[in-house]
Amino acid sequence: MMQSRTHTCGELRIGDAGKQVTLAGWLENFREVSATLGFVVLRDFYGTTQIVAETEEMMATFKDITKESTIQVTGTVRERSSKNPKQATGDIEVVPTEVKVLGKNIHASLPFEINHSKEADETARLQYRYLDLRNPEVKKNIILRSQVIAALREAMIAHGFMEITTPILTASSPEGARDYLVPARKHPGKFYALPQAPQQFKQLLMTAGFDRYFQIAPCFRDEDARGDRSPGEFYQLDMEMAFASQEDVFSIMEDVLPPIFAKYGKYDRASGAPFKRIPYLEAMEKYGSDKPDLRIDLTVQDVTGVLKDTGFGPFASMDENGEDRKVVIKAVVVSGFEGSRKFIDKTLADVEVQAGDKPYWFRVDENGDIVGGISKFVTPVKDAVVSALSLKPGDFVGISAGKLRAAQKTAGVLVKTLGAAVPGHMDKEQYAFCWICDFPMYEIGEESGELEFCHNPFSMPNGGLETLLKAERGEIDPLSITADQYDIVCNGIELSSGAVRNHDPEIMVKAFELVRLGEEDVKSRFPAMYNAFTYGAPPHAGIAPGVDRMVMLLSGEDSIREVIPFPMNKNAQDIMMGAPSEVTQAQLDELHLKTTAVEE
RNA sequence: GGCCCGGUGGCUCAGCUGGUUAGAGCGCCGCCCUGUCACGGCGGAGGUCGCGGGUUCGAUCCCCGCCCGGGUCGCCA
Repeated sequence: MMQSRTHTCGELRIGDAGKQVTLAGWLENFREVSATLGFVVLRDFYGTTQIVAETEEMMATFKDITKESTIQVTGTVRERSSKNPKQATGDIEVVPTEVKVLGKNIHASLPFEINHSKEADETARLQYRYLDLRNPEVKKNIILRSQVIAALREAMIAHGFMEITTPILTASSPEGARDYLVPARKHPGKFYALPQAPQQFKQLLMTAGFDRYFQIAPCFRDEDARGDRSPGEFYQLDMEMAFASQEDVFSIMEDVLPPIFAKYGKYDRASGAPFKRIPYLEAMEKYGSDKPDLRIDLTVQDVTGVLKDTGFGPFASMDENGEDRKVVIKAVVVSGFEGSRKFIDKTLADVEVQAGDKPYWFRVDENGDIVGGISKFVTPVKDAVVSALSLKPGDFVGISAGKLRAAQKTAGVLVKTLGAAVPGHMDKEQYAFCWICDFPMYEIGEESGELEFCHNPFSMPNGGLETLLKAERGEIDPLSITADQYDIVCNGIELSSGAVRNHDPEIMVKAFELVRLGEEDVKSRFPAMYNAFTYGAPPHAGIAPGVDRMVMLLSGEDSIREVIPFPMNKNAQDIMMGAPSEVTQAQLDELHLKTTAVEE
């Protein structure tokens, strides 16, 4: 039997002219020019090749084949009389002697046109994902994903890390996101859970003496989707290292990520080591965000002192009852501003939608006068404002006011929105990384009004046991305790949190006691880890950057579904496979599950 | 769960202040075309305008409810 192909559709060149070849692929298009001349575009994974039909018989053969059927073509390579420089194989064509249909497309019209599938309705794309992925534009993101994952593996292994897989069926974790549960057939009434992250397993691997672990790890969380968050499942480059500090983790990531971003990304520039380190509180104060976009040169300044009580209602420091409103006022100065009034209104409306709070503004005109927006209230304190913000003619000032957190958030949205919209304030064509570090260990819960863990209880408090004891004795404010915890941020997108872990059971218990929990809570919530740490654990630290997010940044796509081979829709359904689906009564019985008809 | 936007031939979309027979491009079918490559030309088929109710002489259009999709907030240790 003849082999199915001698070459791919992407490789024949002028030097191959005269060769007998066999190609196989999808019939992408058939251009009929006359009764005895037509051109077939044959497409496979590697590219496209033109097949020319020059006889009535060959015309009839191709006319009978539905587009998108798979065919095998045997023939001779020939130099084209009119070449196509836009096509890699554009110098040649294949004159067929034999054409065979391998897999017939029986559908006269497709749900969408393959080469324009990105414009089609997303439900149709996901339902016919195997057709959507035939589009080279769609396929290229999945190829990129594969290459990036391969490069990450290679780099991690080169740095002495070992990939170890961890269980998919495990125990439900009491904290964090909603779990996906799997009924246990052999244990009526009990459930496995899919891991939200391999967090506890990787810490147990450290305790077991594996020095440097990593894994391209699937993670499962039953939370709602976003444009940049896939529902249900996603992948992390999960890593952990023993006898390691925060600096050790930083230097590995600073070594591994920039070359991969520069090589595979749409921009060829990426931050070099060391990345800028910004303490959490400084980030909130200076950028109004714990995920600043360092490609933007704008920053936030505090103007509470000069602008409060200027008569503008939202800036008032006291309410009508004389109570302190705890208002702070933040300013973002944009130099060289030439935008129109319409541009200002539209941009600030965007800010209001995103921040949920109204921003204010004024400008400094060419004479140095304060004009526009809230200028009426600012002009009386002009000298103080000009001096506080070093204002010059041509400056635009965006203002936010409110309680600290809200004012910072609005100012942060002003920075990102104005930075992107006003020319000259964003050096866009690069990957700008930074570390956000020194996160607070505790915060006052918005609902409870009491002290709670700020992020997660696994992080080592800065200063260890001694610091916690001081807080317990009331010598320091527990809110001032920071954790050895960090986020890695790229272009304003949080790729991951990480931390130096708390490997000391005594410190762990003390950390829990400060939030009115204790040893029993630690033991019941994290039994394996607590026990393991009582047998001698190494200090360890790690991080887990999201793979899907990284590929999204590299590809420049706005939707995470574009970088996932078979994504679910926003409602966590796989339309193509029909998941989730009903199951048989026999399956339910075997799992000891009662059906509960959902009453709508 | 809240808010915003959308749902019109297979696909993408237009459709005015509510008014005859709901249009265009792509795709599909037929005919023509000897070098196309987003081939071109001529002709044709194809629509419960998401579903239900209301207002009206008359609803794709206005109102109410619901369904579906996307975005966003909540949520995501």
